[in-house]
Amino acid sequence: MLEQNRVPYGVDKLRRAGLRPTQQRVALAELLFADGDRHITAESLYDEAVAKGVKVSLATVYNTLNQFKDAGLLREVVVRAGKSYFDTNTTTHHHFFDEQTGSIEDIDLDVDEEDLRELVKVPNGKCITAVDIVVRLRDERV
Amino acid sequence: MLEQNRVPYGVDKLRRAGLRPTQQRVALAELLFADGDRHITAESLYDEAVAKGVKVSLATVYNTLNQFKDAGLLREVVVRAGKSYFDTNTTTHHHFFDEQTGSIEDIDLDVDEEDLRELVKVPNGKCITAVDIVVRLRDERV
DNA sequence: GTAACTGCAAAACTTTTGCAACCAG
DNA sequence: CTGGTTGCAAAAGTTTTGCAGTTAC
Repeated sequence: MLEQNRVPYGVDKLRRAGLRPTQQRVALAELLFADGDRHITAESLYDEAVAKGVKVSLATVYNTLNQFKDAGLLREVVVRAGKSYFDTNTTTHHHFFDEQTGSIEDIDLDVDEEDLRELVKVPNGKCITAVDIVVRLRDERV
Repeated sequence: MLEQNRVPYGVDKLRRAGLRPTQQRVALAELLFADGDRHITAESLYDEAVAKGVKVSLATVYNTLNQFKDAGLLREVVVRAGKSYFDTNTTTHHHFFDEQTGSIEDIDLDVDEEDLRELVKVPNGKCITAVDIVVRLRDERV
């Protein structure tokens, strides 16, 4: 009975996504999805995993993040050339990006996605996969 | 008289931007600004320069693009992790990004920038440097 | 048992940097 | 001349890949 409570929360989530719940994937899923929305990079998640004693390699973190993204568990946020960010919130929303600290925050923005899509004249034969809004920030000069 | 017409268009532009009009900068400026708005990467501009017989190294193309950006002659467009795009149109506007071909197009989008800025609750002590909208495209499935 | 997955190291790619040679003013 | 600029190669940073060994089922 006690043992059952040890089954990590992430296992079901992985199975549902069609991913075999291996040690590394379960551990990373726990880190990612345990509490609320998170914005991470491969490097930051790897550091976190190592700090918590999870045995995983950086290459596996990269691979796992891409697998999670392909499975729809994560969303990639493109805010900076040369670095990949991932967001555990896969619903439609937008981001602040602090250019000085490199940190990402969700925007509490009430833009009607449908309105925006209708304003745009999509090229023939193409369809929209996503509309991303990034509001770039820096310190207010005093 | 005839000789005067040979002075490349880019020289003045560079001087005004505080950049010494060297051979490579002038040649790259000609490629970039000669005809209308362009979206390029370091690699694509380097290939183009080499194809036209311009003597320049890839490192110099990278350095030059960053100098032009810092001088306000170019704007960086972040649409894909791991690759830097630049836009010769430095006015406020937004972009289509074709995820399959990697090509960028300007959007004919009539979003009131001020409206958007007012909708967003900017964190304390921060100010907005830019609002970027990227509409991601792929082929319509038939 | 076996196919899927991981770890490691190496490779691939993009971008930056150090420094001797070069060139614009 | 002289300092800013360039070219080259090397380094740095991020991400992917190949393959032998391991693991989930």
